[in-house]
Amino acid sequence: MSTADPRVEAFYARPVQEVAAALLGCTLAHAGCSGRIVEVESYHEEEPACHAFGGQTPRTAVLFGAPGLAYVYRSYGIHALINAVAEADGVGAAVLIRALEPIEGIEEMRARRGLERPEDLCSGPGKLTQALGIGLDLNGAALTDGPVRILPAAGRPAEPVAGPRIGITRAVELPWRICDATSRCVSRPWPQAMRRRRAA
DNA sequence: CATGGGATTGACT
DNA sequence: GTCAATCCCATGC
Repeated sequence: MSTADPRVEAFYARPVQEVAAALLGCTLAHAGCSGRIVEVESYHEEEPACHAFGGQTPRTAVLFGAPGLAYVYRSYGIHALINAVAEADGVGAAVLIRALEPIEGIEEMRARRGLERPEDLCSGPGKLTQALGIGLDLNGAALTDGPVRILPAAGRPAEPVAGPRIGITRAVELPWRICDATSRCVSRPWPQAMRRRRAA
């Protein structure tokens, strides 16, 4: 089934929230470093928190591009954040990758981050791009077949928990953040549903 | 051409 | 809890 495999474009060519849910548990890999995706957020051109809201600009062109592309942009002048472009070509929608559980290349991640604890290496959208060495040069690259790739879910199954998105000022009511309750590498604040639960 | 605003993080009170 | 760092780009004169 093609929609279960993030190595094909069809995986991304469906409603963005469906793509977001399917990405939990998948592996994000770049240059020998990789991690299990444990937190994501959906963004869509029809809601005002999305960069694509209000139309296409040079900055957001990739968001409107083919499904399966990487949309990488600079946040607060400091951090690079990576998204997986979703839905049909021409529709501005993407899934922000917010946290990973480190799998491969942990020593390299420690060196890039200047930290030791595995749960501190990729537990935030700006942290994981720094840990994996993902920069703005990867904006527009194909996640299906490029330097940054997303591989099928493996290992333990994810336990999805939804909540409001982080760090936005508009459309704050939409529960478009999804975390894997089985991971301790999720960024803060933890969703309500995770606080009473024991993360593995 | 000048200005303002972030899909964040880490340091500090 | 508060707050500054720092850069790309959208908007407006």
